[in-house]
Amino acid sequence: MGRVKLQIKRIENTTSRQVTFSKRRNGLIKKAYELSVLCDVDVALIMFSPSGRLGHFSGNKSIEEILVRYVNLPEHERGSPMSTDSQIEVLHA
Amino acid sequence: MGRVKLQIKRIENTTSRQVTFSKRRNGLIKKAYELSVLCDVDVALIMFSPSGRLGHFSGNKSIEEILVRYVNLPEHERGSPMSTDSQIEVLHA
DNA sequence: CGACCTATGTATAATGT
DNA sequence: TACATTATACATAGGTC
Repeated sequence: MGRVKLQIKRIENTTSRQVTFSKRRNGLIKKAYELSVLCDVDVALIMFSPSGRLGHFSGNKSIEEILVRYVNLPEHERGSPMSTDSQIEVLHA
Repeated sequence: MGRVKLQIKRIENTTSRQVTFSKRRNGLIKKAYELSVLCDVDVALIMFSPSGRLGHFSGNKSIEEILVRYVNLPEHERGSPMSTDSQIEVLHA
């Protein structure tokens, strides 16, 4: 968006990179919030920047709660949409 | 966006909610990816849906690595942008 | 269910204050 | 250095296949 099309690669200018980080971090958090409300989803978002900034978001539940839930998933269930009834059972357990 | 402006509240129609989830999940992951590349940031994103879907994203590092880093932060350092030098020192330690 | 289409609302890059 | 503005690229609601 913006005045010019932006290539998706590391922004070399430090000031520009931090300004862009601030803006996009806010946008990403807003989107995460909207998704969590619209679709009744638990979302956890964590960002670490090498330039010394941290940002995170989560909906109703605490980030910790969501992280624990994720970590407790068997490995093969991480990372792809669930579809079978049995998988859904497990997810809801 | 879209043809109609959407209020930010839970979408009651199940089908619509799942369709919106699919679309916005993809959009959110794309944004997270762009942020991680443009700003050289580690991002972890986890989504749990009550309707039985799971989605996640992380950049170079594994989600687990980022989660561990987050969990190991002292409580008072979680949750807001870092600004003072001393805080940045701690974050980089 | 996901992929594509298109009108329209949003996010945001560059710029101004 | 942060905040406001503006032009423009992007995301997406609703619909079709």
